[in-house]
Amino acid sequence: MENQQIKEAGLKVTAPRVKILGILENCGKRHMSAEDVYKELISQDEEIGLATVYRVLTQFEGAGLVCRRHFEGGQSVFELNSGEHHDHLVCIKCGKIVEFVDLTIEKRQAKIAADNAFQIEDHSLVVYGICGDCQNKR
Amino acid sequence: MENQQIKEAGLKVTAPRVKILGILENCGKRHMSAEDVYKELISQDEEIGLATVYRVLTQFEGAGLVCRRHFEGGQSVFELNSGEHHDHLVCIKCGKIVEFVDLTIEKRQAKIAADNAFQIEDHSLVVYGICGDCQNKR
DNA sequence: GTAAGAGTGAAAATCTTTCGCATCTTGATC
DNA sequence: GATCAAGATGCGAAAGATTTTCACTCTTAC
Ligand SMILES: [Mn+2]
Ligand SMILES: [Mn+2]
Ligand SMILES: [Zn+2]
Ligand SMILES: [Zn+2]
Repeated sequence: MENQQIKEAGLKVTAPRVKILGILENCGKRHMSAEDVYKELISQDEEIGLATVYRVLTQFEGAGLVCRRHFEGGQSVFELNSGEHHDHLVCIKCGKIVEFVDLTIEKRQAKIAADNAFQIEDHSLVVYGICGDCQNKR
Repeated sequence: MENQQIKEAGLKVTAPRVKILGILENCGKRHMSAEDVYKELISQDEEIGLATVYRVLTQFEGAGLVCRRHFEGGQSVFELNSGEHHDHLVCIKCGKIVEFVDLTIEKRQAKIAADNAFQIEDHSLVVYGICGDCQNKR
C-alpha cells in the first residue's frame, strides 16, 4: 500500500503523506491542484494544513512519485507518476484532460534540439481546445 | 510608428503605451517580462508604474499586438506578435531562447486533437535544455 | 475650448506558494 | 516498551507576481 511506496521513496511514513498519496491514488481525479487535494482532505475531516500539502507534494515530486504540471490558470497541477512521459490536451471550457503520447512529435523535438545544439532536459506540450461535449453544449 | 499601431489596435495613444511598444520593438530583447520592461523604462527615466506596464501589456495582448508566454519561472514573458505562430527552445542555464516552427509537429497536434474530438484553440510547446554555449562552460 | 470617458500612478488587495518556528512524530536504539 | 534526535507538521506570516481601487489627469470627439 501507500506506506511501502513512501518508505521506498526514502521518506518517513507520516499520516499526511499516507493520506495525500491515498487521495492521489483513489480520488478519481488524476490531475489535482494542491488546493484540490487540500479540499478533499477537509471533506474527509483530516486536519492537514495547506502548507503541508504543498510540502508533501513537492517531496513526492522530488522522490519521483508525482509529476507537477503548469497548465494555464495559475495553479500547479499534480498527478501520480505513471512512469511513462505523456503530454496533455486540455478543454478550456470544462477542464477535461486527455493524455497522449506521440512518437513523431517526440522525435521532431529531439531533432529540433539537436539542430540547435541544445541538450534536451525536459519539455512541455499542452494543446488547449474545446472538447466534444463542450462543443455540443452551445 | 508606434502611434499608428496603437490607434489601429483601438487604443488611445498615450505616453505609456507608446513608450512600452517602443521598448518591445527596439530594446533588442525579444522576450521580456513585465519587470524587464519596467526596468528598461526606469533606465530611461520614464515615470511609469509597474501596474501600468502590466495593464498595457495585457491590453496589447488583447489587441493582438503582443503574445504572452508562460515559461517556467513564475513570471510571464511578452513578445511582439510576429504574426506567425512559433514555439520555443529555452536554455535552463542562461535563459537563451530559440524560436522554431515545425509543420510536422503542428500537423500531429491537429490530428491528435481531431482524434479526440477536440477543437484546438491554442497550444504551448516549450522544450527546455542546455544550449551549446552552456554545455561548453562546464 | 470643453466635457465625458479613458487612462494613470501609488497603494492596497489577491492569489498561490513558501518560510519560520514552536510543537509533535517517527524510527532506530537500548 | 521507553528514550531521543532527526525529521515533520500546523499555523500564521511572508513572498512574489499580478490585479484592483481610487483620486487625479489626459485624450478625443464636438
Ligand atoms: Mn497527465
Ligand atoms: Mn517567441
Ligand atoms: Zn470540455
Ligand atoms: Zn544557455
